[in-house]
Amino acid sequence: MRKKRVSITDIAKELQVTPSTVSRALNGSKKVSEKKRKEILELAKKLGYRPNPSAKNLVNRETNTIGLIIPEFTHHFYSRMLSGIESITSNQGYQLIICTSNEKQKKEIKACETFLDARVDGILATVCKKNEKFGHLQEILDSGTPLVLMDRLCEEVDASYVVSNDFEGAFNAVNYLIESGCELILHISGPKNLSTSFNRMMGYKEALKKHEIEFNPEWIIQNDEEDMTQRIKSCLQKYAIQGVFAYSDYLAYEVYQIAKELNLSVPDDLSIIGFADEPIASYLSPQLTTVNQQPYEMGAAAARFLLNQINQPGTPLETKGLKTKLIVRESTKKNAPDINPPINS
Amino acid sequence: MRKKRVSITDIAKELQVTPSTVSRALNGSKKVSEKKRKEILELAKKLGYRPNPSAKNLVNRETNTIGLIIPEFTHHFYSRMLSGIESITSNQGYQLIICTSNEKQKKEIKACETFLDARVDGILATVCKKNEKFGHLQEILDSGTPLVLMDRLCEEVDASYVVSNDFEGAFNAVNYLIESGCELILHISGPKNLSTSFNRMMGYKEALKKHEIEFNPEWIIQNDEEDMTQRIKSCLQKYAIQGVFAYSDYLAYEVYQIAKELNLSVPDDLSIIGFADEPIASYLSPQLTTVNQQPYEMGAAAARFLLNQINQPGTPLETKGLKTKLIVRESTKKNAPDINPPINS
DNA sequence: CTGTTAGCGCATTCAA
DNA sequence: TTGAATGCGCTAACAG
Repeated sequence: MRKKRVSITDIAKELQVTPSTVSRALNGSKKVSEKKRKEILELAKKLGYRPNPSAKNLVNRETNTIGLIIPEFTHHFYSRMLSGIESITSNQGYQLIICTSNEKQKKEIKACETFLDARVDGILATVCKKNEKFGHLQEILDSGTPLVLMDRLCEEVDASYVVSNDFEGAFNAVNYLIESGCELILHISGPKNLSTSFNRMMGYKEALKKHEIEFNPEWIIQNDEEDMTQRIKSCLQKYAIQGVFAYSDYLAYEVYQIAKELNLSVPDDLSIIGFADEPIASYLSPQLTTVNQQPYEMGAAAARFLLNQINQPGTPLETKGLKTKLIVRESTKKNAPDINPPINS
Repeated sequence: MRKKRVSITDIAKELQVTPSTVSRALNGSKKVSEKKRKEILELAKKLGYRPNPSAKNLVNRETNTIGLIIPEFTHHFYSRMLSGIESITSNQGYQLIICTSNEKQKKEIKACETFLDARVDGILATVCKKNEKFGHLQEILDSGTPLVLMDRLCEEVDASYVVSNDFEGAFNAVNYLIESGCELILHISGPKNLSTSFNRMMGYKEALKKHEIEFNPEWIIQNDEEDMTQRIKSCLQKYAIQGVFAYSDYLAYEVYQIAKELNLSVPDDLSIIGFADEPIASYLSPQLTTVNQQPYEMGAAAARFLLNQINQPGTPLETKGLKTKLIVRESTKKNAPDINPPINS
């Protein structure tokens, strides 16, 4: 029982003019007499006329919609990214269609198809962890649909990118640990094959290098190894580890628990730094020192990139690395002077 | 430079038939010879034919899209709700268009207009805190667009609802406090005019009543009063408050901090219960006892209601109250026997 | 300035 | 079973 909406022809009939004239008046074309324009606009308003986007899309070949793929909603990081995106797109009159991949490539591929079928004007995505094939992303590119990827790099795909400067963030974090007196530092690294994992690990290594601390492969424990917890425990006991730099705040929390078990006090016996500055970081006891990534800005910047590409076809691809910021709280000892030094490279 | 997509006529030409036939074949109509159907389907696949939704919408008057309005992305509660919604809608081939209100009625109104303009097939919404006018929601109803509201009730709007059983949740929480030995219990209540605030407060009162504890108006402090923190402090000091039931986990955390300041140990000196079971609840020290609301199920149920209304116009409105569950953690003393008793009414 | 004509891609009615 | 014709609501090219 949907109510019939008034169309351009309805108002044309009532005013004894042609639909064309009405269309022109409504679209602000100059080629309409002031008098008629006024009449038309008034009647349109009175009748509650609203253009039918499907009809428009059909002739204009644009849908004013943007497709967004994210791994999941429930990480605060993605929520903030989403907010950033929405703040830009809603402002520009674009609809946001959202699909989640749940880190499953199958769902990601399906989402891409859905978006292509829907003729979205552009696509924003954070690819999922286990991406081994990139045909679906290549298809987007081939179709001529603008694509901007966020957070995770993807060498194989020639798109625009907005990511965090993971290397810098990790470097500064580990550097801070060292300068505050830690020497032996454990790194809990992230999922394999993820650019973010790789770059944060590299930042860790580079910081060690800067301070001429010999790197020991045993000090890196992967989060997706089965017995991660056990390995961390062993490592903490075997070496006199003084600091831990974790890939995420959640992993940092695991270290909190291990420390508790081992009767290590944080930060006196063990300094811990996380990554992402999720809300939990400031609710933990002691509050977690972590690396802020500006997810809101990430989303906003990506949306801007995308809208540029949509509105000005041919705009060259862009890549943006967002600055990170070390947020010093209570899980680290406090004797480092400068917390966000530039990387000397 | 968008690549042209193949249309129904493209494949008609190539096969020397009319678009009608192709349309029929593609839509599984019986009135096509098996041979032609096979030919058509094969060529369609080969050419990568994908129907144009705008064209379909134009003739069918449905868009296969659902509009969703939520206050914000960044509360875990809404993220989970979103996941629940998405799990249902994506399964049924519906697109989800999302707008956030940021708790501003102005944005909510705009979102409704946007959705109506977009001819969405249905709308899901959690209304914002300060809703004084309901014309925009009434307009949705008047247009014949199915509407399901979530989490917050809205007497003025005659739609379907899926909400938590806030009363029951609050009642059980406070009842638990009492049965574990607390007698003087403070309630930090939520934003004015919100059904959830009202019902949780009523649950609080009812539990006191059940145990014949005299109710003192000073024991209810509103979260949107300016000097909330100060008032809580005064109250804790003036009376020998033994338990606090807070409208949300975040408010409960504020009480943690106040308790710390006042040198009150949780739960020995003061038991605290929150509401919502946000992730922070389990990361706090001590871990927070709280009321779980099943936001995922809330979203899923609302989506199901909506799809029912869309697919079977005339379906009567439904209202569902989701069970809550008291999650006992470390912020409450442990001597209550039955944590989720039925309300005796 | 305004009307006429045509077409976007598809589904559907009516004939054949 | 298939084709021809029509229209969904709108824009745009072309005449006048």
